[in-house]
Amino acid sequence: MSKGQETKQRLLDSAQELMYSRSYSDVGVQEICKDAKVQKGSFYHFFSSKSALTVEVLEQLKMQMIESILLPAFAKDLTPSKRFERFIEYAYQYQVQLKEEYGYVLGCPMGNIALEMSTQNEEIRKKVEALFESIFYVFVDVLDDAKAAGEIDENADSSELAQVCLAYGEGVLLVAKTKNDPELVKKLLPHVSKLMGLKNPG
Amino acid sequence: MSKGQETKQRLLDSAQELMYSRSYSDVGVQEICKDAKVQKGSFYHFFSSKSALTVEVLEQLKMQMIESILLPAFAKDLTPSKRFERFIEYAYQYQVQLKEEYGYVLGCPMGNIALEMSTQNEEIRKKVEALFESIFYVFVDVLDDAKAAGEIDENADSSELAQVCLAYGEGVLLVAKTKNDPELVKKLLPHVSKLMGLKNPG
DNA sequence: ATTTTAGTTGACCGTTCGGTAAAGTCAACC
DNA sequence: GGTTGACTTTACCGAACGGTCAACTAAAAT
Repeated sequence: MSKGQETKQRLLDSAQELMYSRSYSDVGVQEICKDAKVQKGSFYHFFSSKSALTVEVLEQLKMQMIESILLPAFAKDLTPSKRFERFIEYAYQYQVQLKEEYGYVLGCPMGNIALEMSTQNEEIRKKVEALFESIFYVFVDVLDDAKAAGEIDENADSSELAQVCLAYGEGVLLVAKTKNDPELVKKLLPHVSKLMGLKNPG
Repeated sequence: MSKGQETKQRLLDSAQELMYSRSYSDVGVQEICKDAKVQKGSFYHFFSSKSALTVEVLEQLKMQMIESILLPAFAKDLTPSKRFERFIEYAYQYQVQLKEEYGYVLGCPMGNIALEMSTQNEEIRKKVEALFESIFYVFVDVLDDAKAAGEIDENADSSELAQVCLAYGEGVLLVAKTKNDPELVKKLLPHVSKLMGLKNPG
């Protein structure tokens, strides 16, 4: 990676961590630069604005989430319903770790930005919408597998159920963040099996 | 209402609308004062800080939500499951109206503040947590009614199901806000019947 | 009639905000 | 060796931020 790319990457990483642990508005360009050990002028060499940076942070977030959580959790080595269970376990462990590290359950980085920025910045809203779409496809895929495996009704609407599951997951993370209690993730997320219509809940 | 109380009320109303339609951080004390036609000095006569104002806004929000949505929707003139249907209809109509008025689905005012402020202001987080608790009790009550009416399993854990329903509602509103589409409320919220374990879904 | 109190006004504080601009550094390429 | 272009540095901009303060008005309480 060239020197310039390293600098840009530090800015992206600092911004991602700071914004996730606090919020978009509470973290300024100045602080991001200080954390990344980059001068402000350099910031604007790489990004045209704070919101342009945020869009790139969101893209990076998507890639990380897919590679480090979604792909491993939904790998096809288990039955579809067991994959969901594994996903729930990952999500739970992650929030536990965040609470240990920051003192707070941070919830979903996409959901956080979505609620804060959707009415204020159309570009960011669209980007989060696109990220949700990526997760949506993963869910549709595993739901189709569940149908094929006879775990759920074969006439179920995978697309609608995927939206329902996504919404439920976001809601659970929102409540867990509000109560600052990662145990809620473990307690509430398994109810997703009822939303899917799982025939033999574990 | 005394003159002072009227001034304070205007500040609360302006703050509530501005913060709901945008965000806590994006709305400054200055703008709230301008909208309420109150001088800045007066603001700090009534509120010790922006966050103290916000806590009072949240309290007002709770009272309005209970009186104008929860009590009418969950009035005992209908069967428990029909009350849920009525609640969904209210929630849907409200988001439609917001989109017409502001151009944006604004989602849940409590959820919005929760995700933005939970890691930054403990007083506000606690207040939102308390508001969720109020809604939670309403849900527990109707779920108990549903048990008594034989609409759901009498051995169900009303308390846990109430949390689950609350989380799902918040999640649906989050997704609807992100996609800026009120129709998602109508489409997704009815799936809550599966979370409740409703025996004869409408 | 006088004092107290609630409420109002508008100037002011230091700090930070997102963003700009110009000068300077350095390595790659011709 | 000179030029180019990527990258960095530093100073700076006007505006807004949350919050403070002292002077003022008006009405109620004594």
